[in-house]
Amino acid sequence: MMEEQARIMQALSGVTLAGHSVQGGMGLPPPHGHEGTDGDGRKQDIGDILHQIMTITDQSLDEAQAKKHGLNCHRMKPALFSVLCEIKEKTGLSIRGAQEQDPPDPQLMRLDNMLLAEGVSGPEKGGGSAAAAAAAAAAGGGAENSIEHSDYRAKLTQIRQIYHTELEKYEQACNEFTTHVMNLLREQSRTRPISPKEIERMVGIIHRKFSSIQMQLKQSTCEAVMILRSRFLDARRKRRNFSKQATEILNEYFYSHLSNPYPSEEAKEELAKKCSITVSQVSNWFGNKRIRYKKNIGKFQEEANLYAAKTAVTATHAVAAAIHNSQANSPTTPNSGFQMKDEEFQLDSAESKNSLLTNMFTAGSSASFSLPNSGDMFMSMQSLNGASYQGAQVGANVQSQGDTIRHAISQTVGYNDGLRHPMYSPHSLNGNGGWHGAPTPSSVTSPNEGPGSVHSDTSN
DNA sequence: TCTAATGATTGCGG
DNA sequence: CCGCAATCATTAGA
Repeated sequence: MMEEQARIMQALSGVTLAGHSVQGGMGLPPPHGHEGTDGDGRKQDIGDILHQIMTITDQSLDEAQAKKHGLNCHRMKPALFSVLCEIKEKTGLSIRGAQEQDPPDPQLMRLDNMLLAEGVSGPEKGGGSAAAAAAAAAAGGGAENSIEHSDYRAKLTQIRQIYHTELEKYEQACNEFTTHVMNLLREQSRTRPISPKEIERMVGIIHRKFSSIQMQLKQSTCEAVMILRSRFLDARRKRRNFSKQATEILNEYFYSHLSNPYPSEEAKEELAKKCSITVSQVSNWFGNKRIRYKKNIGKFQEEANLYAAKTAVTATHAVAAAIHNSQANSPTTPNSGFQMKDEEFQLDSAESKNSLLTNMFTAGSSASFSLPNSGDMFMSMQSLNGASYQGAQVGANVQSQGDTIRHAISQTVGYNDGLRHPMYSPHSLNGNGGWHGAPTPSSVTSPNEGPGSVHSDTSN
């Protein structure tokens, strides 16, 4: 911003010079005097006067005042004035009318629009939020107030302040200078003919000069904002892992909606709120999760078990009775997660349920649910099938049978066989490597969810 | 320091 | 605009 200052001074000094040294500059006709003057004495007189006029500003103020007064009272003054008028008449034609109303400069308009959009030149205080909102929108929207975000806002405010103070300075300088020049011209109009139109034109020139300076200011402000913006966007790339709690919540949702892990907009919002992340971060997370899960289901088995168990725990605690009812009430219920849970829990006696669950919860290394080799099994099956799971996919089924573990391996090709463990097997993945378009709403209120679901996405 | 995990971005297709 | 797939870039754990 110091450069601006320098630029201004430069420009100012240029104009100032022109203003002070009347000859030549500012589009005023140079007083090349001796035309139509015959008498030698007169010629001499006029020459003197001209000389005095031209050197008037070289002298001190008092002197100049005195001289001016002298000139004004000079006997030849009216004659000189008329001569000047005549000259002006002849040369003044070259002064085109000040019609050149500045046509809206597209460049300037662009800058203005940009500054307005960035909230720099908008309404004073509230303006910042416009840019903040824009930035937030770029970052995914929502009321996310990350550190970077507030930092961004602070910097933007700083830029805005500088911009406004500079702009104000320029305007003030412009006004001051305009009045100064106008006074000068008015003063001089006593000794030489100056039409109001000329003054107007003068003012126009000055204003144009200043507006070009302003444009430079706007340009550099825009640059600053752009740099800030890009830095801000870059900073977003510097990721930070989500909190453990957040990943937990997301995983819970994912595995309990494994049949259709596509949270609705509302669900995303809810999850975002719960995890204190943005909606687009939720979307990112689910995008990454889906693809990574699909790519290597085996790798996620443990996690799936864990979260399945978790969901089961909460569900069980909430509606222990309902579980039994559900089985009784719906004998035709197909391979729903809940039924599976029922089976699981029923296999274990009521009293051992708790210990089983806690074991599942803590490490998954309990005898009855450890699935010690399920992952491996899965892996090997996967490798048998090739790296890609496309086309044919393998689901590992591990079910308790009495107090032993029964391992059932099912190969699912685009459909469910009902034998897999519904909690964590990819029963909804189709042969194309995508989730079947399960009826979206049902997934939200899927049987997995259960009446006692931890997820409130159904309630909202 | 190497590697796996992971959040973010990009390019493409619908 | 959304999701997928590939990829980038950083983080965290060994």
